[in-house]
Amino acid sequence: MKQQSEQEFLSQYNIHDFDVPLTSVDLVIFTIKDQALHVLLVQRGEHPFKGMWALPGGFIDIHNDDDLEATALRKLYQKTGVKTPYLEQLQGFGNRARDPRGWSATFSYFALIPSENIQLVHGANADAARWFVIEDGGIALDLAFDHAQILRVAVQRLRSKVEYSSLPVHLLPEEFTLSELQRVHEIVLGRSIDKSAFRKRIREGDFLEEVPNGWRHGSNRPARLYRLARGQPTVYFTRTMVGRETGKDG
Amino acid sequence: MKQQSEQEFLSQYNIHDFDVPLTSVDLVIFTIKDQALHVLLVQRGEHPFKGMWALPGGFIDIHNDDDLEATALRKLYQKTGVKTPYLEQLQGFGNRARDPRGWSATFSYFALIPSENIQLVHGANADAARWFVIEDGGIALDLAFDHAQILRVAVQRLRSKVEYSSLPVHLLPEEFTLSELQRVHEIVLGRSIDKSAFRKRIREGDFLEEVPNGWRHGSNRPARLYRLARGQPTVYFTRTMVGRETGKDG
DNA sequence: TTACTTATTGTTAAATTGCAACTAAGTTGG
DNA sequence: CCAACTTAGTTGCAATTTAACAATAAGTAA
Repeated sequence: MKQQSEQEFLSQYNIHDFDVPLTSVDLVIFTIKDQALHVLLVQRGEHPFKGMWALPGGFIDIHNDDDLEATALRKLYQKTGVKTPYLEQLQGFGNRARDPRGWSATFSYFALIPSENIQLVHGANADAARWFVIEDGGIALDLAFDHAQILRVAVQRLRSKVEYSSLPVHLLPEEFTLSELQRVHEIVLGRSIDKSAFRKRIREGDFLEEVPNGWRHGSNRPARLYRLARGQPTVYFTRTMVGRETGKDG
Repeated sequence: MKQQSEQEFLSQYNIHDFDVPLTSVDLVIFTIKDQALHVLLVQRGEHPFKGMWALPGGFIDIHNDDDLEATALRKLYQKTGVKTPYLEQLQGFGNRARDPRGWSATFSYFALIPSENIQLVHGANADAARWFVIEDGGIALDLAFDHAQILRVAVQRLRSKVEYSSLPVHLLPEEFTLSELQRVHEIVLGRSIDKSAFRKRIREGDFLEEVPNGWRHGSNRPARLYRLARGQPTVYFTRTMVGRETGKDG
């Protein structure tokens, strides 16, 4: 066998000479609506699993997507119009059985978006899209592919991260009060949290700033408005917050 | 356009009609040797990056691998002969630039194995394989593809998990003393840990059991041998362990 | 002015941390 | 046979932190 340069090797390389798996990106998009955690699902307009509800997602467009995140952002934008979500890679799922078209692997992502100003996109050719409430860590519906499993993993990951991070700010609009933020934590965790302990953590995490002259007025004492401090990444606490049981959900 | 059944759709579906990314699985295999964290690298025998050191890995064999984990386990077994490692999915990496053959995505895994009884496999046709010390969260060498980046992410993940979990037991042989376990924690974290605090956590984590009549003898008081309690999954603590600075490494 | 709601600050018992000393149980060497 | 040595494993304790609860402050609305 003659020695081959990398040049020569690459010029003769053809991916279609091999049996390769299908590779896709799927998204678990969360938001808070009506005091509950919701996930975005789409109704499939094509085979396989035509008519069933599924996570939004699709194949990587190797001509237009620079990387996996670009594929995820493109899909998210198509469905929600949101361009700057909190986006994090969840986990890969890949096996022989999950897709009837053949061996298939997916990179799943989860995204957090505020429910305000979201106009779900569904035109004539687009699949129907709808928000579904998360109950008991999942969805009552049967989902296409292994999406029910992916969703469960995503909910677990979200819950576990909320225990010890500032992540839930991304579920709220840009400006919010501490009570609203605490409420989001409680909704995701399914239990109540001590107010003073919560506020102490937020203060010490040092990732929020007061909105100048920003107050939320209601039929009570006005609440200070806060927003994410510029350039602050997600903050992780060293301890989990333990609270008393909450009445709902358990 | 006529209505198509899922049957018909699948019979006409051909993955080779589409431009798909290359999809592979890469492994970051850690062990403790000579009181230091090591990673297993292989020297590439073929293009691209022929001759460079890289993480072990390769393409999914859709005819023989049932799922992604099977691919990872197959590669691990080929290189080390180990069949039952601690194996965890790390992260997906995928973009246009990481592989000169074209758009490429990889599912990376990290594995922990005890260094005892490992006979690295390298025959005539196999790539050379060697353990390299981890320094400053990575490797001094240039690695093929984006493997230096993947390795850094793996080291970070390992360190962060060691902070709050029982994971390092998988770096030790089946039976070990508490001092040995503490030493492994210290090696991975790069700092020393308080003995009584460490032992209290282990006790309360309740994932070890005493080996009946098991003692490690030396020129001192014998140490009790422990092993992972059967069926115990990884235990996560709610708090991180903070220790004083250690003399070495910093 | 009173009722009501949310923000913010205190208070106290319990738990944890960091450090250090102490006891235990072997081996080694004179 | 005994004293020195080494590592294993336990115990003590003061300083600090936390959890959980309670009280007070600051607005709006009737």
